[in-house]
Amino acid sequence: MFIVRQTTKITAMSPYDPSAYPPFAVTVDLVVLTVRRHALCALVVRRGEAPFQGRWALPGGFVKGDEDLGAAAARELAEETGLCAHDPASPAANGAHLEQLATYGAPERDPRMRVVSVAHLALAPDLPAPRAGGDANSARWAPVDALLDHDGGFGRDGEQPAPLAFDHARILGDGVERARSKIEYSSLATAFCPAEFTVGELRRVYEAVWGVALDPRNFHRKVTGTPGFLVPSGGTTTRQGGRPAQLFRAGGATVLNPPMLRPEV
Amino acid sequence: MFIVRQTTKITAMSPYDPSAYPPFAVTVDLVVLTVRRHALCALVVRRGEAPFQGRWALPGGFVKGDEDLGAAAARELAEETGLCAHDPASPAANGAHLEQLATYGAPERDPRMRVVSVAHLALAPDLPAPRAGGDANSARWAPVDALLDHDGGFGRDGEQPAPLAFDHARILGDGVERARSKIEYSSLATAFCPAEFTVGELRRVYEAVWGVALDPRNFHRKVTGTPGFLVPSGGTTTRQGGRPAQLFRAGGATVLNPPMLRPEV
DNA sequence: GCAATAGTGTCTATGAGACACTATCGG
DNA sequence: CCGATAGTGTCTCATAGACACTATTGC
Repeated sequence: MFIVRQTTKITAMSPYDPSAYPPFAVTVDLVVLTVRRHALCALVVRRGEAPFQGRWALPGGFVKGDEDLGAAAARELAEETGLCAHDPASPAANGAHLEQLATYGAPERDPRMRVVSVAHLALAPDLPAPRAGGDANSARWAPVDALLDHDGGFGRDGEQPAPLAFDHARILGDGVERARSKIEYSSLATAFCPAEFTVGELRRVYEAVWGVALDPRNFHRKVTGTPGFLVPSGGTTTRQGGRPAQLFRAGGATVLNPPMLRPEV
Repeated sequence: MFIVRQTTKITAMSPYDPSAYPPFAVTVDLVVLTVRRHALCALVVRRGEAPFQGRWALPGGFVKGDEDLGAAAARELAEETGLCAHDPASPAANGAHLEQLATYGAPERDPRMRVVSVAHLALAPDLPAPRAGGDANSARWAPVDALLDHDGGFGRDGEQPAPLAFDHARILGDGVERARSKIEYSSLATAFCPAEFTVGELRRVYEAVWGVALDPRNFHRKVTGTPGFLVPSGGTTTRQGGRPAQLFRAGGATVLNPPMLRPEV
């Protein structure tokens, strides 16, 4: 395998001749979000090599030569978390939502060479403990607020996290914003919940992702009134504190009508 | 310049070593939309070479070795249409909206080799006549309905267009769906209008993009009542038929609150 | 005059948010 | 008993949509 880095300008390149092209590496990076202890958390891995050695980064890796982008993202997700991604809403046991987020390809985003990264967004329930190829403490869930507010408000704590490697802070920010807006008009918030969940658990997901407090009574009336959002799970009770709550599963609807509106008006 | 196509599986590849990677070509493809004669139209170019020779395709080209993805898309847009893209809402004269759409990288999407295409969406006013490097009739505006409905309802017409090359029909479909949903909650519909426009012209944009009829009175009350959407242009009249209409410019708001809701409930 | 588009007023149904109230558990 | 959470009813306000009505042009 011989690859010589393209450094000089290509002058005789036909606009549609792919046999003469600047070489790129293509990777997938993952923004894996979950809700833990009432906070929105992202999966980060510690880098073992330069550049950014020792810093936290989003999990990711190279796309293989015969692999689709979504397949590469699903493979990385399985390698890092054991989660099995499912797009077309199959009620698999350990399934997480996975979708393409955006692509980042600034020329200097990786100081070693030209890397274009197709970022994906995954939403997962709390259950799985992170594992990175057997290395336990090189992967962890970190609250997104701490990861993104690295230049404010953490000086006194000593637990001030370093900024994420590469442009991963921007990617994470874009992923979080996508999740925040998408649970408004889609049923994606159920991807943060286990297969069966209560209305209160779903409400705590919305509160954690949006960072607001919601009225439990209005929330209950709203989600149970939106057709196709929730279906009663037959099973009826569980304990979270007070009166037993009804258990639900995600309904078939993917788009919510009417949408769940984020307060802030 | 020596590049050997990666064909065998990489076995000794460190997960973060970008000096050993499968080689990819990275391109940008453009979904350029405009509204002409009350129909949503897309810019397509005729392919002069195999594969898909003679078929229509979305404009696009290779990303250069030292070029950002958005810069490559803006360059291609300028080459094909003469439009100057502006993201941060600068009121430039010939400015069009440009944003990243999605990335397509199925292994066999280009039969010649592995190409990953970062599709972008551009919205432009009607004015410009298409030009493709001086070759006049190799680029044209085509109604998106005709481009996407190639397998239905056109058999009697004789003007049945062939399907778009590569996976461009899917890319175009995704771009159209993005435009349709985004003009609901953002002020992007003004990107289809010239610098000064009337409420009626803006309404015809919504009607063409959504393919529905809207009540002119309610539409007028709604858009003029949404803060920051439209600002009166001082200049007051123009002729479109009946009573003179007030001229407006796009206001500073990018997100509409309340949103313009698409009928269909 | 008529036809066309621009723009305003008004009514009604619906939904969001505030909040009183009841239900059912663990202590 | 109390405190917690679950779930329902009701009131008020804002807004979408339907549509009558007026305003101002060209013909």
